[in-house]
Amino acid sequence: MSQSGLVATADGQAVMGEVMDSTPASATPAKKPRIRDAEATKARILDAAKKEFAKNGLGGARVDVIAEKARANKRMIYHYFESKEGLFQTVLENAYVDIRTAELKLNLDHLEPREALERLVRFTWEYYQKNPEFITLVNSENLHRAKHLKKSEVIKVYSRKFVSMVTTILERGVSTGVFRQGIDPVQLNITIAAIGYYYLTNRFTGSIVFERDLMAKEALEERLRFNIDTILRLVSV
Amino acid sequence: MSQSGLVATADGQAVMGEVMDSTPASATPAKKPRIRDAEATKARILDAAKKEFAKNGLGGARVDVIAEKARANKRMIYHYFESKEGLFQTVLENAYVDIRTAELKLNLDHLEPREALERLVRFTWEYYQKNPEFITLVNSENLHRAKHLKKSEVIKVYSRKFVSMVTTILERGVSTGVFRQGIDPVQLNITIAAIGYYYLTNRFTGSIVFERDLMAKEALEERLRFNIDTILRLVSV
Amino acid sequence: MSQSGLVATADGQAVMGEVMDSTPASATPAKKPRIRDAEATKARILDAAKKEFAKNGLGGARVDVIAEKARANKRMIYHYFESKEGLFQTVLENAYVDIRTAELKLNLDHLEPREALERLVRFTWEYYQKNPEFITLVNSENLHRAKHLKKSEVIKVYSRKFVSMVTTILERGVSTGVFRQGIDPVQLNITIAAIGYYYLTNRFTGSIVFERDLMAKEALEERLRFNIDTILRLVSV
Amino acid sequence: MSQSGLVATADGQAVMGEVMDSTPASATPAKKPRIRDAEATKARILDAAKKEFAKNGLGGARVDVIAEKARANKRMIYHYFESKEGLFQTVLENAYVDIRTAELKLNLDHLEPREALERLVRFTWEYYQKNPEFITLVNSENLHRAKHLKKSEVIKVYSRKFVSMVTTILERGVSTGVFRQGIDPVQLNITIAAIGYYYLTNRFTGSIVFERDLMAKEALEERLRFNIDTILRLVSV
DNA sequence: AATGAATGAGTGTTCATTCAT
DNA sequence: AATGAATGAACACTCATTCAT
Repeated sequence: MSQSGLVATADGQAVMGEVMDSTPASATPAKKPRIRDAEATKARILDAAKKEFAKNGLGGARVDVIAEKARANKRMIYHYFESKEGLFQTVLENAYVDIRTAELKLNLDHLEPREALERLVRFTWEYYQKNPEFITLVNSENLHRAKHLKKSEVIKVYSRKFVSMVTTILERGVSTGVFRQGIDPVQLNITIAAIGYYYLTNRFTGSIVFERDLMAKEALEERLRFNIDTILRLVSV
Repeated sequence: MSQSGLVATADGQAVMGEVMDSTPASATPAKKPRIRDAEATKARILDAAKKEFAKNGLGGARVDVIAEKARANKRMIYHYFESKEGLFQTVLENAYVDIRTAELKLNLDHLEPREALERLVRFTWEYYQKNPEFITLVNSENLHRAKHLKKSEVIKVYSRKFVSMVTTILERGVSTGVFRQGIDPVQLNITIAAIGYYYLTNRFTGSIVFERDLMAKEALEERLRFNIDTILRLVSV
Repeated sequence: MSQSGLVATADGQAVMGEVMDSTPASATPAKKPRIRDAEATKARILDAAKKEFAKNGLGGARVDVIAEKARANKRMIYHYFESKEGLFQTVLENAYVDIRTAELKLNLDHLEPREALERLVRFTWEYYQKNPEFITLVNSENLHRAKHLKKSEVIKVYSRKFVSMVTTILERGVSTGVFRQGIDPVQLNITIAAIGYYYLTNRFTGSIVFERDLMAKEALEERLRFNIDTILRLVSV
Repeated sequence: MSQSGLVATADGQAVMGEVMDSTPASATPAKKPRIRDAEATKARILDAAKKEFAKNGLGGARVDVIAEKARANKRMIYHYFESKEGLFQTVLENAYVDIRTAELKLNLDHLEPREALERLVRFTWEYYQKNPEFITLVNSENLHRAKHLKKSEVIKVYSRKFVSMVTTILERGVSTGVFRQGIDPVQLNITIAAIGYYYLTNRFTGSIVFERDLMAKEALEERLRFNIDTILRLVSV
């Protein structure tokens, strides 16, 4: 059984390494890593925080650890983010913005409806694997009854666009006769996420319960095929 | 939007008592309070712990709070369960045994295959709602990479029976010609769980992202119908 | 370096049993391990306590551990000895009675004075090695400013006999012309104890400071010769 | 009988009182008390810890008490010393460095060999009296089998210098014909320490056993004379 | 005589946060 | 902008002791 967790993240960093503190030019890019660079410090803190929150949840994360990983002074965290929860909220917001942005970039509107859906299923699956923090952050946020997300305004704007994307695909599918009518795009969205998310978030207990390494390469490929099949059967006439 | 979380659990406790079969006379109220009844004390601790762990996760749970809720001395927790983690492990084990036991009691073998699957989807959905702790406990355990479940031997025995139950249904369906061939029972199992679990565990963030009260009565009913439909379309020829 | 501590007590128990004269039927081996035997239980508790106190000091000793080692209920300790300190006092008293009794049994009065002194030095040295608890108990008692020993009446009686024993030897030596006059028997007594006690109680730090295994067989033999020499030179004319 | 213990230490602190917290102008004087002076805080903690460890041993010492005496926050102890044991190790290391440094400052090489030895015996005796913590710390460390001292590197360096000091004295004495040959400097060192250390560490039980106030002024003076005599007789031709 | 359950006051340690520079 | 020192409230866990049987 893969000890490591999500595929291709041997130490949980490989994939996420793109956003690692040691790499100045990265997802949260610190352009000029000079000693006094507010943006760079902020970015390093956010990056370190994302990892720490993902690994241990909001409650289990340690401010000291975040500061150390970010090579920043603890005081800076409070300077820029007010509190641990403020920091968490920012990290969470960013995580949502990131995934929604990536989804919208998929440009599914130009594809044949079935192809578009398959792409979405595949993207979702792969995104979760490449960004394992996203899942843990969302779980943590739900443990806290979404109190941080509630405060966020940006999220809602992004979410609407995302839902309407799926709505459009469904409508196009119905009009071309490949999809059946009456499918709720929200339910579909939830199901697309669910069949990937659940498998991955519960990979540890799942591997025990089913006595099978759920994170083995072939297992992951098989699951993706199964999920695509599930969704296509669900929407087909 | 329902503030409370899972339906029908006003304080998150009302429903749960029903599954604490170890305590004969319901969850918290112990008839002869606190006087020298090892089993009762143990049961009260387990019950209180389940709630506290479910609410706050392993890391966020407070031993003092558990002791207080159980009307027991903190020392007793260590007397009976060695450590906070030992207590968590027992709670988790019990939770798994409970759900697996309930599933096996469904007696799906006597039903028509399609009917059997529908029952299973419905049962899973309803079980998660009535036992919201189960979901949170499992999430917490996965955050800790299943280190507690790994130690449990009972779990595996129960799990095998559970998988073979679905296998049998599928086989019967194939032989009567209502199900298609080649469906992996493990994948099916995961999917049945996923489409319910994900919806419920992410009900807080989901309600925000989709700007819809996912826990409203009609929403829940609609989701169940959608899920049954999803599974039946998945297995049908 | 000998990990175990004092020589010849592999588990710190082998030898000690022999000198636990307070327990009629020896230390650990309870000949008739019947269920209800007050004396046997008491003896087992005292024996276990001696070891635990010796190992960890009064403060560091754990009542639970003593009860467990003695295969007795914790409540019995309080039944027979009132409190942890009461137990310690009894253990300490016994330890003193034991060594004083053994010393008086040496029958040094019949020996040539120089021979008698050598015997005493040798006995003291060997007793400390065979009964390492004695040293630790005394250290612990001194940390507590002898508050327990103060309460003991027996001790003083034994002590007087012991001092007078050395006084007699010295007097006989003076009268036969082998010892010089004016030697304070108390000072001599203290010195005889000191040169053995210090070496053994500080064997761990000593082995580091002097970069030498103080507990090696030859080292112990050499020290004994050195000590005998020291005392004889001290008293000789 | 002096209740107090070591001479001139009415409450066990008088001599050590020079470094006590209640005395603002003292050995570790916190000129600007408590405001942002890392070195001063560290020093106050070390000082308070030395007293508390000396009084109660490692196990009996209370971190809260140390913090309070040091007028420092408990958290600071962990900030600077990692743990209670880390603090103990530092205290112990300092204690050894202190005595070894003082010994080397004696400049015994310029004295006549007999005079040099007498000075060393006297110094050792007086040092133990003025620094009663040293004895208790060493006792405590031996109870723990020197696990903390083992980790220390500095100690060994200091120790070697110390041993070679005595070696030199002995050699000089032999060459001038006042000392006999073949005396092991390590054994001599141990004996010099033993005859003072034992007397003082066991002053409480000793005063009871010998029914004599071992800490009375004249008793201490007499003991010193006795010890000098013991050592000189030991080494003389 | 003997036991296992139960307890309250600690025990070392950790945490998010603020202060002084 | 940035930092290391400092804090108080908790935290998991432990202990000697007593209660009920």
